[in-house]
Amino acid sequence: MTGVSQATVSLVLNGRDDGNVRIAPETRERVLHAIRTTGYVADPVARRLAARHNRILGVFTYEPVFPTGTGDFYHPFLVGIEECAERLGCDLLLLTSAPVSGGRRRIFHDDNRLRLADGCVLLGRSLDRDELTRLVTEGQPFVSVGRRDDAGGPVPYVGADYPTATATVVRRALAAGHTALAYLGQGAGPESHADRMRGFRTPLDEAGRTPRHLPTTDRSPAELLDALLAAGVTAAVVEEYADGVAIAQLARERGLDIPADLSILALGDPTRPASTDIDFTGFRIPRREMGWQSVEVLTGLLEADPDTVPQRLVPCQPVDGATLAPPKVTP
Amino acid sequence: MTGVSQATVSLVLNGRDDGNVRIAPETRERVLHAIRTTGYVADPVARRLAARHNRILGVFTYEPVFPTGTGDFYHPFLVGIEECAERLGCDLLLLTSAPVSGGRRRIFHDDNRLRLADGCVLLGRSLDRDELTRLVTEGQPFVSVGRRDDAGGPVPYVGADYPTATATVVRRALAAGHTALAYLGQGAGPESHADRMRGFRTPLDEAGRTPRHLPTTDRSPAELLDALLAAGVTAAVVEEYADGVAIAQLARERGLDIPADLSILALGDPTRPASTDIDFTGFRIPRREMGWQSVEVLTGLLEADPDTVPQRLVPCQPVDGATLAPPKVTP
DNA sequence: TCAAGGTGCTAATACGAATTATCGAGCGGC
DNA sequence: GCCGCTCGATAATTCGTATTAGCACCTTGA
Repeated sequence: MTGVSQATVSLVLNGRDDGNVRIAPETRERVLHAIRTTGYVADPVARRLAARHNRILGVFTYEPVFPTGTGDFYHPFLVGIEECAERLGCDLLLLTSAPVSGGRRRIFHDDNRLRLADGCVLLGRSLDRDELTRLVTEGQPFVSVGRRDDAGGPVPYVGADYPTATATVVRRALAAGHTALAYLGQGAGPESHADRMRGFRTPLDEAGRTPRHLPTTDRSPAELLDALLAAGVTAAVVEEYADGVAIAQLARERGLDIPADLSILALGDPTRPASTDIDFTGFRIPRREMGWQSVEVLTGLLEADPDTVPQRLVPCQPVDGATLAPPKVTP
Repeated sequence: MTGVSQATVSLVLNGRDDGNVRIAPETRERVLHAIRTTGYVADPVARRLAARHNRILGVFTYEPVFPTGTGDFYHPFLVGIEECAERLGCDLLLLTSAPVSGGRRRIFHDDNRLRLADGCVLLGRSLDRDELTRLVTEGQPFVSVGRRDDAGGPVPYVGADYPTATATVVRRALAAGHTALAYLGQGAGPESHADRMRGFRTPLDEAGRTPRHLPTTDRSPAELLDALLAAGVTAAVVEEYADGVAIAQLARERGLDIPADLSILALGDPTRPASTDIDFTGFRIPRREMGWQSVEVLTGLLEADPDTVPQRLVPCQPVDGATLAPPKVTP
């Protein structure tokens, strides 16, 4: 079209104009004009093959990116990711093609598309440990949203500071006079659960109180509530928002008053849809902020920016709520 | 390692063993063994470069893809798009970098990344006519979610069958005894509005009733309600769900009964957030299904599949609701 | 013994852009 | 007229894989 070589087009496209390469302004204009009228775009694949980057960030989730459930837990992360990517002029590639095998999506498979993008943001409650290890050892640029334990090396992540947030909530309960607190949930398994449990234990140990633990797996809300009352617990610290909702509703049906008879502290936002009008005391997970920062960290890694801290904990936002009250004085 | 050529490795890797290509079983085994021990994986980037397509589908929206507003209108489309893409093994590229100019996002601009994908799904109430024309004439593979008039040629689309759905609702009203029906809304402009208006007119014309039209632009709910009552309208057919909500609430505040005093029929789901406990009679837009089918059509076009119908109308799902009742007999 | 036909593999090339060494033109200065 | 220099643009190569024509070797049959 312009009677100019492919090399020149490439140079113009990339705005190269340093010491070694010079393009006459007139030629540059001609090429740019042709590009504008034809809508030509450099093939990202070829670009990546030749230059090793294409300004595309992959997003891998272990669940659908656009989930059906209302009030979806992952949505705010994606909002943050999109915002930051847009600001940085990066496009997002949703790695939706990852097939499900063994009950969950897998990153590595026959036709792994991960490397089509410059780097990748990983999203999910718990990431597969083997896959994580492989990513780390292969030196793939990626960031996990949510803290992860080392996996053959330190894992870059942007996580929520659950230990601090949980400890703060528990201290509030202690300050209100509670002495019998119980943790309702797994308290182990995914890092996010273990972190909450640690945050639960610390202030209790400091105060010389016994940390009780009520595992929720395979137990109905009724069983849990019974166990709580039987143990004389006055403040329940629930890992899963939805569990808190179930127990609170049940307690009310039984004529108990929340929080007068039982305080309930929720450790984060609902991960399962749970509708309630109860304003739980606890904290919010800075999801949008985490999404945003994960993209920041990823691009920092890609540019080998020495100032980038590859492991970040973002503080959670405390929620006063209405489910914490001093315990009833039981003689 | 195996003293075998790169071509042979490629052949083994892809399990090619058809008429033209043969690999000795012994050689194949040797290569496979080497692959296993080294953990070699073909570079997906180079693979795509050679294959000349990338199994990436672009998604262009005129609004943010991950919107902050709750109950977002576009979300279900994206759910369907993702589901279908996943099934087909395609990745999605969110074209988030489209800048806003002239008050809206534009597809074509200096740094147009549209062609970066194999094809593209277009989402938005109304697409720019000039841009659409350009897409058609340039022969870009794309599909519009929502019916579009010809733009320099037929536009591939997957739309909702508004004419039929609207006509069905209106016929229900006629069957219930209504004779004075009015269409509240634009009734023109975007194809989706014009289609509704057509569906509104047809059954009224057949029944020999006068189709009335109340444009909503720049008129408050109060003005609209006054106009309705003044004209003796007994059934209002509202284009915009949110308008229906506003009018219904106002009517109730004035002591009117919905639907006894005024029936209200909603032509689709809310495009603006509108909270209400009213169960409107009308229909639902098969958004997820439309998203799904749009990806089907797009891949059909890409594969030049002759069986693919590039223009589809998906039926809407009727909603019985509680805002339609026989009109009061006014002597 | 030689053509015909089959078998197993490789050399060469394409894919589309990025990069680099190099080439040619124009211009002063001597 | 020649050297040296700058400016502009290009030919050639690279990235890693897929594809295809074709080569060398072997077997078979007459």
